[in-house]
Amino acid sequence: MKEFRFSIEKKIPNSLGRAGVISTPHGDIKTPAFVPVGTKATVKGMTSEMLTDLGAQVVLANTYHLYLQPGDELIRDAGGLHAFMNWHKPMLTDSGGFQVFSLGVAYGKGISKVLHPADPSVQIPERSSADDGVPRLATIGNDGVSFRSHINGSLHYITPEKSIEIQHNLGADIIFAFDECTSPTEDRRYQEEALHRTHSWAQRSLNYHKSKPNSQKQALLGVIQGGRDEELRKLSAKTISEMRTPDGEEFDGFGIGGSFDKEDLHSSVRWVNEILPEEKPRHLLGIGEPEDLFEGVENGVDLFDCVAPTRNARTTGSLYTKDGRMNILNAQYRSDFNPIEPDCGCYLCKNFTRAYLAHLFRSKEMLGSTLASIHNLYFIANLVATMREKILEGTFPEYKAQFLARYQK
RNA sequence: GCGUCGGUGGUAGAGUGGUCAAUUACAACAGACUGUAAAUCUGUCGCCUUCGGGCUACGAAGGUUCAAAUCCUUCCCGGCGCA
Repeated sequence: MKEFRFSIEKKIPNSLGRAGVISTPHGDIKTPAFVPVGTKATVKGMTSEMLTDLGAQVVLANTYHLYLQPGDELIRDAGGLHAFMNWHKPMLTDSGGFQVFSLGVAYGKGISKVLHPADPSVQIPERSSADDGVPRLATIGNDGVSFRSHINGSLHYITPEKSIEIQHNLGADIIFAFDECTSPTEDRRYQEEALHRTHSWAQRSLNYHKSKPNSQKQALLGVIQGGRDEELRKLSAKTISEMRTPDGEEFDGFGIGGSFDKEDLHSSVRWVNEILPEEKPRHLLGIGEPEDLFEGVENGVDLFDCVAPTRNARTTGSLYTKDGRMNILNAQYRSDFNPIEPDCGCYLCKNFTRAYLAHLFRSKEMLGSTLASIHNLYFIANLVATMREKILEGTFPEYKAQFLARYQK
């Protein structure tokens, strides 16, 4: 496609990492880059101006949620997502594949994007006990997925073609093939079955997309799955990167999906990126803690999206600092008149104290969520932007070691 | 002044002889969160403890009873009504 381009500026020696630029119809993204998540056509609590000011280059919205509410056709009629939400920079939409997981097997079980097996509160589901008493909102068939709306219980059927059609109506610059995100607790046999399904859905997504005029202005990324299994991950990377339409058209880039064990995350990314063609961009879906960003960048990831910075900020007052995360609701901050971080350049740190933010959270004032989100997004955006600079300077490994030594102490 | 209803843990408010250290909510304190079922969820929440239990508590002081937040007496305080 014409308007979508990726170029590499510089690589990290002896690793897969690189700094580059993705060009889209709504402007360039300097990579590596962090993508704030605006699920329902809004990064919660933030205006476009705030996002721009804190350094966001691009946002990601969610196909499934917008399909349910307000409806993708309404957004099409509004002139597309860019016009609807007044964000005129690059934009991505998710495919709905993650909701196959979060509203399906993971529903009601406390399982999320990254499992911490040491945590006894996490219930590991057994594949065999499909009937575990917890109702699911998504059930998977080979042709597509049945969803029951979490809003009103209505039934919906989403196929790969339907996902792409919705994403065409939404009109993001970069869209994803419909996939099945599996739990790392699934056995090998199921992972294999699910992977075949994801590949079949990828082919259908690709064929459908490339047959439509929207493929001239929207780039489609194929999603790699395969769980924690090296063989399946590599198979998936090979299959998706070699996939073609009957006319010989291919994916414009790649997404790396899956729910992970913390320790599997980094190796999975490396296995996949060793195989994916270097000249196309890669997006690691749903990952964004600082230590994971370093590993991802070093292993050749160009884009990351993650709800963690905004959700952590908004729902629990957990703020990123160079010394690790702090919770503004801790009693010690009630009368602490220092900024969150003295050397932070964000709007919160330049203008307000810890005591003020603590007050906003304790009194449940909505500005608290907004200010905390500004800080966390700034922190993460700035972190990844700094990684980019260090790649260009040739000092990424030193920066990584120095940052993590302090952050994780 | 008379009558009447009430005074319970940080707050509101259940409980009306033993199963009550006392339902519940809020607040407080700690924790979780990785393509957002998420401005959500979890745990703790009188004091001490060798985790068996011990101690102090339901306005105050007395009393009845094997046993009182719960019954009686007096006092203090508050709401309402009548003077």
